[in-house]
Amino acid sequence: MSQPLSRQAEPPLNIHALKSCAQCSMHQLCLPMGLEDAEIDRLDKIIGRRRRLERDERLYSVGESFRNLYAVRFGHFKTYQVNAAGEAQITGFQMAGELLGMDAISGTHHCDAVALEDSEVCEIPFARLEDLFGEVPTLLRHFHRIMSQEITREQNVMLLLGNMRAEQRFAVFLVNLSARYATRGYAANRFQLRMSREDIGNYLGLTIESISRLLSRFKKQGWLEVDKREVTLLDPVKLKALAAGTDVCSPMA
Amino acid sequence: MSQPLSRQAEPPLNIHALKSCAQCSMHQLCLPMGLEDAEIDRLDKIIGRRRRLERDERLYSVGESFRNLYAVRFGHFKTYQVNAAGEAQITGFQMAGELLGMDAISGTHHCDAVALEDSEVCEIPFARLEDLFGEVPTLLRHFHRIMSQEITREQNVMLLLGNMRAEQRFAVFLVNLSARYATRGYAANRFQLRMSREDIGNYLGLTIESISRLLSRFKKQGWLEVDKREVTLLDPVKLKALAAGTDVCSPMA
DNA sequence: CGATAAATTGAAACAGCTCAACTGTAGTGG
DNA sequence: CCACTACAGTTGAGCTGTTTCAATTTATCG
Repeated sequence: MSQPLSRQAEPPLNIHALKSCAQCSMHQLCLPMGLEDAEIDRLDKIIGRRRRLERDERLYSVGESFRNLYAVRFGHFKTYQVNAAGEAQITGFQMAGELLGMDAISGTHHCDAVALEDSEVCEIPFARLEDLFGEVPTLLRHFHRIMSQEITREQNVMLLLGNMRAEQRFAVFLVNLSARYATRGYAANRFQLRMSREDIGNYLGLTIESISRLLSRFKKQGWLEVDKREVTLLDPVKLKALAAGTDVCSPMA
Repeated sequence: MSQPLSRQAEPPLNIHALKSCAQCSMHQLCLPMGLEDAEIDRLDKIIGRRRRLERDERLYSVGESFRNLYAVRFGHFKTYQVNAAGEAQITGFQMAGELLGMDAISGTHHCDAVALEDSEVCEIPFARLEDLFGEVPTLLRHFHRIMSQEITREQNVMLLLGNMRAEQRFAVFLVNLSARYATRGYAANRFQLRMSREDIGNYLGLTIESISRLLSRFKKQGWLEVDKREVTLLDPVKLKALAAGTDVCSPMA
């Protein structure tokens, strides 16, 4: 409700400027995946404005009534829940091609979503998407698959938080980011961490100090390089083994 | 008083004989929620057999291809994920009126579901449900709400596992069970734990010993009574405060 | 350039785990 | 019905991975 309305009127003017899903580099990953050209056009017609957000700007907050889903066009987001005592838990980091807001279909938003850097999303009015479901069954089926995958993703995080040690959690985190960047055509073994150490720690159920120590230790073991927020995975095989738990977890020392 | 006896006494005795959603005591909570009588009938027609499972019997396993959703008619289930190293993480406990299998819509099952006691489910062939979605928009809308709520539920577990202490986790667990039984018309403050201490510990990211100690300590504080698996909440207000985190968490001592 | 925030590192504390012994409970067969 | 076994749960003692607290160092930004 209380969103700054000043900036959003101007149309995007730079290289990111695209008008349709068909032209978007993410359409193989995003909602239009697997649709015929004609169907993509129909989807295109219902998509609202492309909304720009700057770093730390909020896309939606807890309690806001649900109206739109959002597809990340570029940039990164974090979503987090806040409990009664005011403590937050980051529930996910979202990047280009990923969908935000599925937890809100029940009526109101149950978490906050914040841009980690200057980002852009496609606003997808859910009521119109529902109309389209009736006409484009492929779209509905794919939407269900996406929601189902989100449930599975969260179950994997529960597995991580419920019974992995710090070292394994962090390895899972790195390997997961690596795979997602690879899917998007970026280098698998060299990427920028878009989130702070604090955000990583919060997401993994660890303190910022633990993340810092983990990073130092992994570096000392020769498994990776770190320069500020740029990470280079030097031994991805080892990291994958750690993540899978097939390799033993050594103490924090 | 043996456990099987007290279990049979709780649900209405004729429940096993029901043939339709309209007659099912769970239809206010389950998939048919909010449907017109005529629409419930249509849903009824696509529902497959009612499948009985005995204790420890598996409803589905990881890797099985997806065909049906399942609605719990009576009894209880647990779902769990297994990682590469063979360790399990219980991702939820399901009771009457709740839906199982939504994580599998993406194609194959990503977790195992096992009956905690003799139970019965309604088999819902998803392909036929999809057909019905096109004809009964209310059903589709409600299905989306259910999936969305599942996502939110899991985010709440992430919050629990990510930044709550043992005492608070356990309080959340008890208060949550209490609320769900209350919704189903059972006593809010007196119920059977259908799962072992080990299952509780696994779900909450704690050891069985911790659960045992927590139970003893809560008992000593006068917050609850325990007799084997029967729990009586003596101070639900205090427990809710602990769960919400508005009350301080005392050490395990 | 200085101020402020983010990240690193060390030392000490502690929550929950591991290991181990024990108790109760349910199930089985004589 | 009891003896025996197996398993679930409880309790204690010591250990340890991670947090907490504190002090620096390093980046970021006006």
